[in-house]
Parts: sequence; structure tokens; C-alpha cells
Amino acid sequence: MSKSETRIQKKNQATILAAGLQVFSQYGFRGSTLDMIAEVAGLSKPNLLYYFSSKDAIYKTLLAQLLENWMEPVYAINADGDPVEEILNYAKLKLKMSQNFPRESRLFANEILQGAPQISDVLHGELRRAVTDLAKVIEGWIAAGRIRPVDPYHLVFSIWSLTQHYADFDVQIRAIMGDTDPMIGAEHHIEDILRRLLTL
Amino acid sequence: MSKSETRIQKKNQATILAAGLQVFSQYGFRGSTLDMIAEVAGLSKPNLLYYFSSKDAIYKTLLAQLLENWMEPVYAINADGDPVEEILNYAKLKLKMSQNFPRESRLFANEILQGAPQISDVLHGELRRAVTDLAKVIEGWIAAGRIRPVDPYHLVFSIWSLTQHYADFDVQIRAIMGDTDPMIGAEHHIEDILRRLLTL
DNA sequence: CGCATATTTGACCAACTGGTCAAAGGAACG
DNA sequence: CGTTCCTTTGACCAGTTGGTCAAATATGCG
Repeated sequence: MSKSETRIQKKNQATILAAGLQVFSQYGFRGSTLDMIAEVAGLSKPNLLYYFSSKDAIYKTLLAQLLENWMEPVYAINADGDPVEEILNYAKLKLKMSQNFPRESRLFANEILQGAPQISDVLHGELRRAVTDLAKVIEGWIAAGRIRPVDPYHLVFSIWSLTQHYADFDVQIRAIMGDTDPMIGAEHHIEDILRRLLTL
Repeated sequence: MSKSETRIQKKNQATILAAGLQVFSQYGFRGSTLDMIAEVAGLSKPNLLYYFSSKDAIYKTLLAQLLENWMEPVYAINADGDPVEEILNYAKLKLKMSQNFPRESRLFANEILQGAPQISDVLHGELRRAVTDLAKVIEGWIAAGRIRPVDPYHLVFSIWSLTQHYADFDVQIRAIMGDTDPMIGAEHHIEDILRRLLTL
């Protein structure tokens, strides 16, 4: 079955997805062209379409991979762990993802800005459910007096915005900070914010 | 001079800019077309180009307006005011802007995501200078023991990300929160975060 | 009204767009 | 070596794109 994938197929599919990520994350779906992706990939346009049936197929594959990676750490939050450390650890993980996979973050940002036409169902379905569940866990922590009372939904949005900002607005941040590496201060700052917010 | 602007000219230029904002903020420069803007504006494509010399000209006009509006509240921060209130007030203002002008925020986000090709000079120039100056003011407040020691640059980024997130990721937030209006909780939450962070 | 000026538009263009296809070039394997 | 299947590509297509232009229409004004 999956043995049917040639070595060349695997390599070229990976090359195309990497090129697609590069281009889509910068220009969004509408603003990207197969020619641009082909150029970055170093393949001819018909060759792209030999491995992926359409521009849309490349884009959807990238988004699916992305959503999987993004949901995982949410599920990994342990209701029985230490509340502040669980939340801080999640935030730290998200910041590392912004640092190591900024293009994935920008791909997602672009999709949302365009109104999430491809992932509207995931947002209303799996994501909503996951966040609602997480909110219940946080409410439990609050009720047990283990963290300060905060709105759990807005807490989650804070973590997302604070961390993803370093990937999505990288150009702006670097323009302001010059040669200083933003990520060094960012981790400490976000930890400081969240610890202050959550500690009783 | 400026008297040379007809009533019709004023009206149509405004109509075109409004339509351009609508379209550019969703699809970015590359992903937007004159036909889309013309359709939203209710004008013919050649008519657009009678009022603006090119697609680029519409986009640049919008960005210039935007940057002006965004810089103003930064300059309004008063070094002699109460530090916490000055910062909180700035954050509140930015949140209101996300609420009342979300498309402007998304236009900016799109421009940054695409690598800020049109406003790179402003970022490295005026914006960088303004933030550096603001950072000095904040450092002064810290040195005077009037707020907790925080990295002033990352503080500014926090405020931007926390507030703009509600405009840029509106679709995602509404998917998760359903019918609940995000903005009601957002203001209190952001105030809570910043007060906790800054108060000694 | 009649004229000058401002506005609007249909027809058009060259470049680009996503995608097709038949034919050519390679790899693998007996 | 020859055959089979996988891979690559040049040529091509219909629809879209930003932009032009001359002609038609509307407006303002004496």
C-alpha cells in the first residue's frame, strides 16, 4: 500500500511541500502561484502537478500537517499537573514553535486573515471542542484556588497572540530591535507575564 | 490647490479606498485584484484607474493613512503621567482600534506577513525611532521604581500582539467563542495582565 | 442653451494564471 | 539487452490580470 511510494516520490513531495510552505506563508493562497512554488522547488510546473493534483492540494496538505502539530500540545496539557507549570510549559512550547517553524505560523495567520475558507470546519469543530475542554480544566484549577481567576478563553488567546506574534510579525520586530535576537528576551518576558497573571 | 478636488472626486476616492481596504485586508496586495475592488466599490475598473493611477497607488494610500493613525497614540504617551495608567490607556486605545477598525489591522498584518515590502523604510525609520524613544521613557519609569522592571521592547510587543490579535484572528476567536462577544472580556483581561505585570 | 471640462465605459492588449497532454527520457528488473 | 513503469517536460489552452485608449456621457457654468 504505502510501500508504493518511491524514494523519488517521497523526496519530491517533500521538496514541493517545503517550497509551497515558503511561498504560501508569505503571500497566502490567493497571492501565491504555481510558477513561484515551482521555481522555489526547482521543478517544472507540470512536474509539480504530477505529484499534487492541484495548487489547492498542496495548500490543503500543508494546512493538515500544520493543524496536527498545533493541536498536539493542547491535548498534552495535564489536568493533574501543576497548573502554572502546565500553562507555562504550553506557552514555552508555542514560543519554540514560533521560533523553529515561523513559516507554519505565518501560513496559519494568512489562512485566518483570508477568513479561514479551508479550515473553518476545523475551527468550529475540533479546535473549538479542544479549547472548550481546556477552559473547563482551567476553570477547575481556578475553583480549586490553584491559580488566580482569569477568563480561560482569553488566557488561551493571550498565549497564542504573545507567542505567534514573534513569528508572524518577525519583520517588524527585527526592524525595531535591530541586531538583538528577540527570542532571548521573549521567553523570559512571556514567562514573567503569565506567572504574574496566574500566581495567587 | 486642494480646492481643485471635486465633490464627485472626493466621494469616489473615498469609495475606492473603502473597497480597497475591504479587499486588500483580506487577501493582501498580491491576492487582491482590481476587478474585486471595482466590484466592491460599484465602479468599473477603468473608472478606478481614473482616480488612482494603479493598484499600487490605492494600496500605498491606504498604508499611509494607516501608519499615521497607528503612530499617533504612541506619541501621545506622556512621560510625566502615571506610568501604569499611561501604558494601560495606550493598550485600551489599541484594543478599541482593533474593535472599530479591524480591517486596518488586518491590512497591516498582511503587509508584514508579506515581508513589509512597501513600509520597510517606515519600520526601520519612524517606527523604530518612536519605539526606541518610548523604551527610554519606560526605562526611566523602571529606574524611578514606578513600575516593575520589564523589557520595554517586549512590553510594547505584548501590547500590540494582545490587542491586534482580536482583529487579525477574529475568525478564529469567533469560531471558538460562538455567540459570546470577545471584546467584553478582552478589555478586562488585557487590563488585568498589564496591571499585574507592571504594578510593583 | 452651448461650451468646456470632468467622468464613465466598452473594447482591447500583453502578461500571467492554473491546468492539460502527448511525447520524450530514466530507473528497475528479469 | 529489452520491456515496463515512473518521471519530466515543451507546447499549449482558456480564463484572469493590470492597465490603456478613444469615444461616449454627464456636469458645471456663463
